[in-house]
Amino acid sequence: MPELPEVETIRRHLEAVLPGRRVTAVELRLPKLLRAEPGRALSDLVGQVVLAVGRRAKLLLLDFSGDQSLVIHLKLTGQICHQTVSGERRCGGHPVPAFDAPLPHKSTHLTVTFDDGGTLLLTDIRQFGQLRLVSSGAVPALLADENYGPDAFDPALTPGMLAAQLRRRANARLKPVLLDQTVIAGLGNIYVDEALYSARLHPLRTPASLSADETACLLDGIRDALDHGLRQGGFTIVNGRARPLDGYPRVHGLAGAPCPRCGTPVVKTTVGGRGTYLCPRCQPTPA
DNA sequence: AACTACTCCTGGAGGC
DNA sequence: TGCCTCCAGGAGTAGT
Repeated sequence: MPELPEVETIRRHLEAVLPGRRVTAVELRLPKLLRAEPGRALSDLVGQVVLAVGRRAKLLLLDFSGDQSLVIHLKLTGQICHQTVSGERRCGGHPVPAFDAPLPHKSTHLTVTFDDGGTLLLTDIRQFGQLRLVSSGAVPALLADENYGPDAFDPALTPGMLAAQLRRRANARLKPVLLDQTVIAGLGNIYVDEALYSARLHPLRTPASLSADETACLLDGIRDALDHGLRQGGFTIVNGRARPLDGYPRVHGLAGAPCPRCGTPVVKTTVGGRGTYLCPRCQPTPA
């Protein structure tokens, strides 16, 4: 499930290879994924040059010459691969199909070809992903409409800022609040579970109940989870089951496994309709 | 304000 | 082996 680290990982790959490249062909095989501004078509990208590869929250932002921007949301199962003419491939996002599987896959919905023979492929098994084609000048307004909170990866985010954001939903349950992109942008189900575990906070705690120290621990936990995710190029979770690498993730997708801190079996429960993993000893249920 | 349920969709896993 | 059901979840929306 692509969250901030998965999107940031692929953004860094693309930033290294795409700027300066000219589009020679675009093929969209699943038209419903695209929402284009009136009068715009993906074919408008042909002949344009990639100017920049950005990210806001879980959105990947591709800026092209000719006042064109492609905004991509990978949702649950989106995957982006860049393949060079010699077949070298870098992938990010959902790990199904496998990153080394033959491409295009039957669920590869978008292929963009560049003047060096490289291709950018968007594959999405569940077809929830979204592509938006807008004028570059419209991107700030598009992002403003989303009303995103501070980026979870922003080093300038302080415990005080996080506390202020959390207070906007002071009496709601902590986990759904952290999943709310207008509170803090970029977290999804996996990283919220990991951050709460790290901070020893039960997902049913409320923001109002958090001490300043607990909020600071939560921010540390968010950063710790994101850092490990980035270092691994994203956590590999397939059908809710984790494949831990170097001990991460520590609880998400690991029901029954021993808590890395105390050995108590990790418990799976549901919070706000989301599968939720926690250590019942390290993260005591609120009264 | 907060919460639940439903929607989009496919494929992997488990039961029998 | 194979059919069936359940489940995964980002995010929007509708209803309580």
